[in-house]
Amino acid sequence: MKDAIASLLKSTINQLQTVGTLPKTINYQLNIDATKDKSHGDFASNIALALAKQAGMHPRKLAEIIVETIATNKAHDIEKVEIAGPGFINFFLSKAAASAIITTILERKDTFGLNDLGRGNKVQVEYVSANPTGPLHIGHGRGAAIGDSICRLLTGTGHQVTREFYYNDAGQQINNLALSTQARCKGLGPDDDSWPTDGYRGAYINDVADAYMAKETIDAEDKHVTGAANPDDLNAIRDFAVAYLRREQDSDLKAFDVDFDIYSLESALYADGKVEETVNKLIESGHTYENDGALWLKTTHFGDDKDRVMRKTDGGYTYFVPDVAYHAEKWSRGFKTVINEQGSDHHSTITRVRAGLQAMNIGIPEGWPDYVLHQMVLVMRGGEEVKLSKRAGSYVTLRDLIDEVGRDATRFFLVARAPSSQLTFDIDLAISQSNDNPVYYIQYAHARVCSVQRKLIEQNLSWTDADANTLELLVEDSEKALMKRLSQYPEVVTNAAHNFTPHTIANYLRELAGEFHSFYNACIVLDENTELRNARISLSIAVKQVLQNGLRLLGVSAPEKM
RNA sequence: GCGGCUGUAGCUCAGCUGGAUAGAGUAUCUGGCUUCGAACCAGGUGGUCGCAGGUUCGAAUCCUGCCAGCCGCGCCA
Repeated sequence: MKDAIASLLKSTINQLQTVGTLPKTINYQLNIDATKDKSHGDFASNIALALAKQAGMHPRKLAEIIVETIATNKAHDIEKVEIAGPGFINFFLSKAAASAIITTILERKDTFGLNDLGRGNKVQVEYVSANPTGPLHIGHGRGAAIGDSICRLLTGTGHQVTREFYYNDAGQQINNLALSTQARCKGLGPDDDSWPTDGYRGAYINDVADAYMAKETIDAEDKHVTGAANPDDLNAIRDFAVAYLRREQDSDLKAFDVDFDIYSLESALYADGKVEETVNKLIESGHTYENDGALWLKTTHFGDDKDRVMRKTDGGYTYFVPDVAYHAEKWSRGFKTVINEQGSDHHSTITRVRAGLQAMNIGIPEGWPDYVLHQMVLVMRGGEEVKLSKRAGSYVTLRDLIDEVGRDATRFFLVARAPSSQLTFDIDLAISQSNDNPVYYIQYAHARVCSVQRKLIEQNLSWTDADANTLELLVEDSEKALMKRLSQYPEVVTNAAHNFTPHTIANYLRELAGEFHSFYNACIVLDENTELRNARISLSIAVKQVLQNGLRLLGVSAPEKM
């Protein structure tokens, strides 16, 4: 509909140029917005305001001319056109045009709102990417909820999405994990003198050690290991601990309904020679130099505030080298779009990774890859902030939240805010007043429609999809508001996918649910008049369908009863 | 000190590719269930959109400066 108005306006402007009312060369961006206030009609354009100066006349005068010209060739979908305020042109849709959206939704069902804008473009999304040194916490949960929803959005807009989880299984942190587990195997605790420096103090390390000593077999998504029960075999302990924690993370992610196509390991980048290859390319490119016994990359050439060490004096590489190798490998796999969803505390790696990729000079565009960074999650419990510390072992795990708050509410809460906003997760509130959680408000609207449908059968009422004429019986304010809202859904999805902002879906669903509840209280769906009943049921089912479609994009269920 | 993000109602947050009278939830106050699910609805109270300039027909939105908070600034990841 918006497109129809746009082309109508465009041809009108062309016509005005031809007759000389408007200059031959003008600059403008055609803007057509859905209105917020129903007295402003359904759509509004600011075109007269934008062109007033170039046309050399007052905005309202220009608007009048435009509206007069439109009147001669407007489509039957538009009932009337008005000028308002400083010079806005407001479009009022005809009844038929407004209610056509219901028919469209009932026809397209679960594909309504989806499109093929991505045209099969290969996109890779990396998210969570937690190192296997402990259970997933609420911050990982936020990344999982956002990352997964972005994947659903991209898939829904025609992209060919690969979901990927990258983890470090080769660095110092893994060494600390192995040493901590070994210490536990030997019966040591964090307070003992010989406890490893920088060891992980959490009680979960004890579980790992017990399982290792009990020769347990671990089957993680990408690891299969049996405990050797030998406290002196550090390599065996390392392999076992990594597999154990990976298995825990897998099960948490599964409970969260989040999955991956590929698990990438840092160790594999070394084993396959990718790291070495990257280093060689960087040296060949001339962007490196030796200093103080280390090899440096001139990242300052690419916008960094200081150069970075690539190879340490002990011969090992710093973490960003395999990171660069990993992303070069993503590029070589043919992903023109790569999105990394990470916590904002890793923000400094962006410059380094991009600098490394530019320095390799292998045709990667500047500003590749994309990043979506989420801010920290502040956890409140008992009215106090819970400090997260992996080493100290104070923790609010994702598993705790799923168990206490529920998957749907947890996912919704974590995905419903803009990633760039800090988020306060009040556990007591989420548990004790869970009925006030917006996700129930949305699910309730869905369940209500289902209930009406059940009632329909109970009362032996016949029902058919309302035809166009019948749908014109929907004339109440609440009904018109709903139809307008429904018609906005495809654009909301497109924008959310384009901007990587799943939270806008959550906002939309809340508004849709709210308008449905208003409608439900204002109008009897199961009216005695068969025609009106059919029209309202059709509207209700269309709402149910869109709620379902939107919730699926967020990974939240749409229950038929609550 | 440098860089990133944030600052909107008592609280939690939308709105930010400029548009008409700045929104929602919660809290608080008043109403609404003999009738399709009251986990709901209708209405009231509540705002210097951090501060100050600038851009323009128009700024919560864009630009500059300042203030405050969070995060990062390692030959850890």
